[in-house]
Amino acid sequence: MTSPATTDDPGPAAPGSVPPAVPAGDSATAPASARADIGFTPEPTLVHERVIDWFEVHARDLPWRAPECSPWGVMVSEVMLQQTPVVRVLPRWQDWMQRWPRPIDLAQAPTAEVLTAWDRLGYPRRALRLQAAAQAMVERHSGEVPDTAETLRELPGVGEYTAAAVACFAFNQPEVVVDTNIRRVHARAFTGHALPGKTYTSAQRRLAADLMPDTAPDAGATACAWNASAMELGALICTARAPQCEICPVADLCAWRAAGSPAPTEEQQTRGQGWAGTDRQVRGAIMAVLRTGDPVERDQLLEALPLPEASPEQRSRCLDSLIRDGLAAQTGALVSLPGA
DNA sequence: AAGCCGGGGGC
DNA sequence: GCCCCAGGCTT
Repeated sequence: MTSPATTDDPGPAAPGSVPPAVPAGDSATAPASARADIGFTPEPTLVHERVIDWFEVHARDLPWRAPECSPWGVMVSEVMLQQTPVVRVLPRWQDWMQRWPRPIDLAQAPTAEVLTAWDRLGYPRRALRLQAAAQAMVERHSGEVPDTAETLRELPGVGEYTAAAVACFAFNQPEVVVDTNIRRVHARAFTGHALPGKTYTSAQRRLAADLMPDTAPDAGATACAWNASAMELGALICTARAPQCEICPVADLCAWRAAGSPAPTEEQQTRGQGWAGTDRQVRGAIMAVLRTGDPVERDQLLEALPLPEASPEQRSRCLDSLIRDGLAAQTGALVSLPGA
């Protein structure tokens, strides 16, 4: 099919009509641009075309991208994919959709089963919020996934990204979807930076909005194609660690490449959170025990954690915080998943 | 704006 | 061992 990205462009995107890519090291005149503070930025329309065409050939065959996938399936995938890589989500998503194919099915499930099915995807509060969202959909939306970003945003666990992604990918709404992959693609291709930095700034939000293809005839489909394509490019080619510029469809248009692929600045480093010794590690260890099944005595549970470094105070504090979060429950001395 | 919240795989 | 991953929520 023809790319709708250029249907509003009267002039054909002939090579000569577009500012030529600047080969690294070429000090020739680079077109000035209001879009970034560097000497060269690519023509967005050309990037749209290239990246969308690349996507149509190289996109991964993910089940939540199938035409027959329900909005609920899309929403489940988006929540599971919050900070969890695709390869780990795939099997959990399959099980989940088989077991709870509609929002109402999850809404009525015992919370203990929901947390067990979440398995080790991490951040189990997401599972709790997804069930709460399902219950809200039953109560407020006749058991249907809302079809606008604004309404989706009101659901538990649905932030700016997820609301836009579900509205776009499930309902073809022309929302501006910005995830970590897209931020990085924008930073490199258009801003000329190695990495986008830790915080999502208003300038980045503005850039993302400016970059959306404006196509009157089929705005939803084109916006969705661009969002999905840019995301996939960031996931497969324009990766954080070792980008594969050799096979990138917009390597010759990339502002970062044109600038000589400078290394990330101090400001752009992301600095990890640390893991060993944290409450997150201890909470995770407790949840791993509780997921295995039967209620256990509190003292026995806390002593048996495979974390020699964790103090009794930390173990106790973490269990209490899990109970407070609704991820665990205690009756007398017995601790279990909630509702188990 | 910064900190917290899991867990595993890649390098 | 460090870094990253289709973020969200609280302070």
